Amino acid sequence: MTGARAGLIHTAHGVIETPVFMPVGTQATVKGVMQRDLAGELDAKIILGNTYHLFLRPGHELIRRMGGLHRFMSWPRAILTDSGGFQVFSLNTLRKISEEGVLFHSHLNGDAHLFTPESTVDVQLAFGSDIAMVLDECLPYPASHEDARASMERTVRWARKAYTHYERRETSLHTALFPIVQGGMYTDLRRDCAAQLVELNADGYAIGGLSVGEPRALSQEMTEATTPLLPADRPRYCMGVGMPEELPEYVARGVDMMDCVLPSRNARNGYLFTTHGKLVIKQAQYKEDEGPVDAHCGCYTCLNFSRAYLRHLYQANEILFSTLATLHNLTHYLDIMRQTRQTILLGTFPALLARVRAEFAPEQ
RNA sequence: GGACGGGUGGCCGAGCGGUUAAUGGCAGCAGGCUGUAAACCUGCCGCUCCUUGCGAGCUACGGAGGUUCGAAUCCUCCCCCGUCCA
Repeated sequence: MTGARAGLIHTAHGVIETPVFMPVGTQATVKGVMQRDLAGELDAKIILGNTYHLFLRPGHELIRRMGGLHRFMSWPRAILTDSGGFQVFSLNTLRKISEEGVLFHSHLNGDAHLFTPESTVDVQLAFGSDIAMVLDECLPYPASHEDARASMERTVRWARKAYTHYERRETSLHTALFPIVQGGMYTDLRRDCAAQLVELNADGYAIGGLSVGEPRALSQEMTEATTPLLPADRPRYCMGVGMPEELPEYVARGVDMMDCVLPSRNARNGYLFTTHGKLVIKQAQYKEDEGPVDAHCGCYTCLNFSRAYLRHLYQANEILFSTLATLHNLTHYLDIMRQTRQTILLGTFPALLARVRAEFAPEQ
């Protein structure tokens, strides 16, 4: 028995079959991939956007005037926008946290902008996001229990404020708002947090603050401690994970949605994911390799191009490399999730999980 | 034929008596990347050896000599390259 489940999420921009992997499109684009391929070849049902980045450029009011984010970027399917909570972590030198919110100094020009639980809801409503995220504090690892508790409690207060504000909204009734469970690497804090957030009766819940440098086993342990406390009839979104072989692990722990920059970023950096593990296409050993990246992959890249050609494109710094590599890596991730869903429906998910564990067991 | 300016590690290019196996950049090689400040970042990058160390030896700044305790750096001759003048 595992906690794996297959479900459906209904949005104004389509039905999403879960478990689902969501490609990251921070600045209203999944880097290197055209929307045509995202919907066609890749058949992604939902992608991410980012509040912090899109607020700074081009600005949420501009996006509203352009008819919303979907229309602006010509993406007819669902969009989930992160709140800027991750930038609290990644841009830690450019921000200051207070009870009121987060004061960011733009990485683009240094301008100060205060992000509050309420303002981030408004910005995401202006985007017309299908799923908006509450402003949270993504805590670095390691953190003391005391710090993690204080941070978690503030995240809960922010979530309540965001929710109160969200429920008074007059526009965009199609936007759902997900709170985010924090609590560092402490199961008691995770449980406390989840218990308090559940009171908001949200349409879905996220688990955040993972993949911030902790051991993999810990991220999974935190997830495992949290999911049972979240309502069974609402989607559960584990933010920012993971490696391909970890996806089934999260699904087994009751996670329905995941996103990660690894497939897209690593693709651009010459690191491809295959059914047999990693393939660093930039390595000299592929210079004259006529084979495809992954013989088991049916993506456009694998069907048409050799490792030698891809390595050449990487070496030559050609734009096409990013596109072909990203297309492949995202196909790999999305295929894993489609296959995972299929096995859940067929009742063979435990076998798939066992197979993945056997193949990717930590060496020695 | 003459006058200048040059020849530096795979390439470009600093250095212009010792702290220089020689700054930088490129190319090359390897590694990292987890709600994207990322088409990015880090390390290695003359050869050999080993007790892998701010280790030892060797070779190296066009060539051959010379000055000097010490030369990529100064001198002499030679060979190339560029620009200009005949």
